[in-house]
Amino acid sequence: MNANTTETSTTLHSNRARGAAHLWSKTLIPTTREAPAEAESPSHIWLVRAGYIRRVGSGIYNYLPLAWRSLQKITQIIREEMNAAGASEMLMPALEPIELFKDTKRDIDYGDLLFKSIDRHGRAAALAPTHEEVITNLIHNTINSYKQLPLSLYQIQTKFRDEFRPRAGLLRCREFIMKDAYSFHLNIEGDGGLNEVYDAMYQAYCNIFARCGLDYSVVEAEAGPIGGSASHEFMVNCDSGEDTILRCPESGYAANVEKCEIGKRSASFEGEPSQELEKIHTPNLPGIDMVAEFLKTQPAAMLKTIVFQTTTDDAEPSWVLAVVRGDHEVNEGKVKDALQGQSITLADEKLAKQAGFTIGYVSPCAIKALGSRLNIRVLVDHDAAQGERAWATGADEKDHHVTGFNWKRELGNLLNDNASITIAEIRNAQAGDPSPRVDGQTLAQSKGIEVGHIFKLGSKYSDAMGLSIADHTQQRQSVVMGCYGIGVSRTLAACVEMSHDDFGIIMPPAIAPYLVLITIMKPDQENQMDAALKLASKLASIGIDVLIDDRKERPGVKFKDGDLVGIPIRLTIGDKALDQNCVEFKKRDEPGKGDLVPINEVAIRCQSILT
RNA sequence: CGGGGUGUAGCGCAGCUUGGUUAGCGCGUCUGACUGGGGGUCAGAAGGUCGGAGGUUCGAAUCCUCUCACCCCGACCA
Repeated sequence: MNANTTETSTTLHSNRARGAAHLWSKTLIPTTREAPAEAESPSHIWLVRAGYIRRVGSGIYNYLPLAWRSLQKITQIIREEMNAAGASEMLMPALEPIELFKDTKRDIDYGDLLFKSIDRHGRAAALAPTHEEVITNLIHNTINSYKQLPLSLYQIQTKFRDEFRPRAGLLRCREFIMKDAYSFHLNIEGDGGLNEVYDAMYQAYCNIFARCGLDYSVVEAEAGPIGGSASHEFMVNCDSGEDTILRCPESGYAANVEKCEIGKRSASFEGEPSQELEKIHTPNLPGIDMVAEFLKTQPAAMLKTIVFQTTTDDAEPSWVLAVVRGDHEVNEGKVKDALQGQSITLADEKLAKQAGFTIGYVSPCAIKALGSRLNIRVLVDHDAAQGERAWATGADEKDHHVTGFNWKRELGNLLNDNASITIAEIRNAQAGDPSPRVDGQTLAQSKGIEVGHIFKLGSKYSDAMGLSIADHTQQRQSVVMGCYGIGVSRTLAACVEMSHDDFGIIMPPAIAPYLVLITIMKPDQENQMDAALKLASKLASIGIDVLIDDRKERPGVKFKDGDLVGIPIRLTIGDKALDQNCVEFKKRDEPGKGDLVPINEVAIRCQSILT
């Protein structure tokens, strides 16, 4: 009986038209000739102009029919791949009691990013920015044997983050659609361990972004508490992206600029002075570039000294001077690593000045002057630790710099004291730096937009929320977790950012709102309208989504709008083609007017585009 | 949050410095005609709390005070 029912419904289903065949005049596609003044980034401009989205408030958007259809296609691909990776879909609430965030202290850590609300009883709740707490709590209450692990769950849902500065349309919203998945394990290694599922998710993500038709990169991100490469970011490659990716062309190593390691570099404080140390008056010169220009040198010939302080609670802070070349940037995370994870922060300007640092004009010599009184460590980047060079740097005196700085002459014996002065990797990598993987190879730089991030969480949340479970030897163990996110609405924006031209969006077939746009030259002419409807229903019957532009507009308007919305295939129905039983077949990403294709061959040709 | 900027018709803007009747222009919209393969032409029309509140003034889009909203650049994130 059951089997029969299933069979019947399957049959019914396969007989039914599976694709959509919609009329432009009966849906909402408000294209515009001009973009609103507020839109600057390409994806924002085109999504608004093509009638995909409209702004409701800052960082809050309506997804109009075209956008929603695309988003549905993206989420469908995500669902298929997540299910294939063994994850089960569920749905958690967007509204969460604030207490849930107390255990993990994220009510504080997240700070103002958390949307908070008070209900009529005075109870505080938050609009969920993510769901680690809710799901950890759920697992805590529902899993009571190690035999139920591993377990992977996911949801696709609206998230809320009260961003300081929402921007670029769908790229950074305060309300956005996200797929978030969480996995729970007893072990890291081995069968059913975190690593196994992490690898499966990694593969699923590759499948997802490839199927969406996106040009993407997988990039190593900050290593988690477990160590190793415990986190990866998935970036859509595009020049307008905000994230900088560095990669070794030979080994394939790729990483976010903040996390990228730098290969071997030689460094030595040895070297005789080649010129006198000269103090120069340099007033009113904000920024190292202007100072360099004034001193008739380059930022690369200067030393930049950034003052950090340790964040110990009550005791007097100790100070860390991070010295890099003037054209390089100090990386706080790497400074922290160089100090064995000691917690530091950029020095408070007032405190630092009180302590004696001439902020803005600090040089490594500050340790000579202040070292007897204060607890100071100096970390010097390899490229700054070049003893044979004569450097320009601050003079530790307001409005003054020095030239001719020589490490050995200026710092002398202090250089031998490893507790005081250490050479360490403390700066951001940049293009041209040596590859950390292949000797002699250099890093190349590109830009991207982060659309996915997978992470080995370890037991951070389970420990904070008391989620542990007894293994087969009755030993209680912390549950190990992984989490895996995809910015769904951002993916749509990133796609447009990556794929557009001067006329509008160019949608990849897999996530286009419709695969085919039928443009009718004369919709009030019955034979043209008939041909369009007939063709549309045929295409729909084999699962192809079709939009029919039946508007009584001039051809130019329809062609322009067609290019704008970016549907991959345009079929133009006009008298000339119809006389030969043909339609004009044109792909959005190809120039020209397309070519004549017999109507009965159109379906096959459309299908071939999809695969 | 720090810095910069903008609010005038559905969209893009002018007008504000130096206050003066009925607030303009382009696009879009509506009506009609001619058109008809890349945002066509002509004629006509509709459409405005000038972001809001208060003040100065005989009189405010314009000057003053407060306020709200939005955007851009910086630090974080899917």
